[in-house]
Amino acid sequence: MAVAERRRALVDAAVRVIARDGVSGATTRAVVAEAGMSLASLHYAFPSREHLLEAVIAEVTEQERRSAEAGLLPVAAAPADEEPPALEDVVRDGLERYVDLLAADPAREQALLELVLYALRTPGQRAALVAQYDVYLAAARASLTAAALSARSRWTVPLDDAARALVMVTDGITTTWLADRDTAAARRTAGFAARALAALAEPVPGPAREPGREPAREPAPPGS
Amino acid sequence: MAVAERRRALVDAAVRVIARDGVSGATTRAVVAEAGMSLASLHYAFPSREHLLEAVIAEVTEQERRSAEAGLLPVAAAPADEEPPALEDVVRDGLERYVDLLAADPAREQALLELVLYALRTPGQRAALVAQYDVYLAAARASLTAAALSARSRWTVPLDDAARALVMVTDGITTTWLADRDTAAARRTAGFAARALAALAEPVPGPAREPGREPAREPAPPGS
DNA sequence: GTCTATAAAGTGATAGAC
DNA sequence: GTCTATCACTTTATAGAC
Repeated sequence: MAVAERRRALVDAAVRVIARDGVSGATTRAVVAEAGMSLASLHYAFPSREHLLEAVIAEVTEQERRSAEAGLLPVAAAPADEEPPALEDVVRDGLERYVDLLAADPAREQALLELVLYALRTPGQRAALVAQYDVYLAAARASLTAAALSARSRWTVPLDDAARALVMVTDGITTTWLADRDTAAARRTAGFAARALAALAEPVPGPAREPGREPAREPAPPGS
Repeated sequence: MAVAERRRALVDAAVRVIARDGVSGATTRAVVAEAGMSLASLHYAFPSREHLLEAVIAEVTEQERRSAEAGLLPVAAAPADEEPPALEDVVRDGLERYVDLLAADPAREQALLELVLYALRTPGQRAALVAQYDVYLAAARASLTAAALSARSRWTVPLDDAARALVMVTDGITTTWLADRDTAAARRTAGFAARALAALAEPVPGPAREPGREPAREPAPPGS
């Protein structure tokens, strides 16, 4: 068995164990048992448990990046030639999709959170943590850009600020739902957040067929 | 030394150790070393490490309750006889105070988060977790009620929904700041959240001295 | 490369002297 | 009540046979 393949199998097993038993439950023995190999094989593929966890963080980060990319493609494909959807609806759809994903696999989201806290406490994992967070921010920027394009709007605040607000919202929705498991309430919260985010954009005056129906909008103050 | 006093000393020591080294670092030996007593004394005061952590969660929950209560008293004392402050400003002040608190003692907030995740994974701690979350919600309700009173406004959505949104916002601000440590960005995010929360309320038509200056406001749709 | 066996240290909990 | 000493077990990591 090639080392790379063994590394991948161990990382996958570690992800499953962490989702089931948490980071502290992901002992070397638990991981090799999940992967169906011997303890020594782990230390042949990785010098230490910490190196394995570093690879785990890198792997889930990459998975998040891919799933965010896949998630926003349908949004980008949406714009029709005629009436664009309201930005608030586009954002709410996206956030509600995230709530569904969270409710469908809460163990995974909790595992991601635990990995963040573990990385915060482990000096050697600082780089992996920064990379993970950068992926979140990049995904948020891409999602917001795609949503605005689809709704023919543009953001009236710096894109980075809006992206940070979106990350804040998803983080908050996650921890709150993990605590109370109230999916209906989480969807209401998502709707509130969508309204708030949509208020940070304005419609783009495009080639409107009925210009008179364009709603009057005061421009955002330049300082905001 | 009375048992109750020893329990308190152990809980305080455990809080310090968790803030410094995380929940997994709060071994029985680390806690008694911090408290300056012997290992057997811990098991005399608590039947197990798990019981100690249950007491820790109860204690920090109570501390949070008290600090939330103290934090909103100045807000409640604010209403003057004349022009009320804008609700958005009141909410933003409160959130920025929270950001300052977070930046001043990040270890504590991270410890609270870790305790939540630990309680989520430990079946016997479910009750403590629910209590902790209820305290957050109650504090959010109280803060929002006080803020609305101070700004002579009333919430146009159910108070529970607004409170949940506030908890979501503080949770999201916390995790995001813990990851990037960008206090200035967190304050901008707090400002955005304050605007969004304030949009969930409307001014109360009170005994206005200059009714003509009352800004026109369309009532919120009853369904929202 | 892959295993068994084991080292070395840490863990929660307890027995028993005082 | 409070301690030292220790049990029984788990942890990461490695040595060495094959």
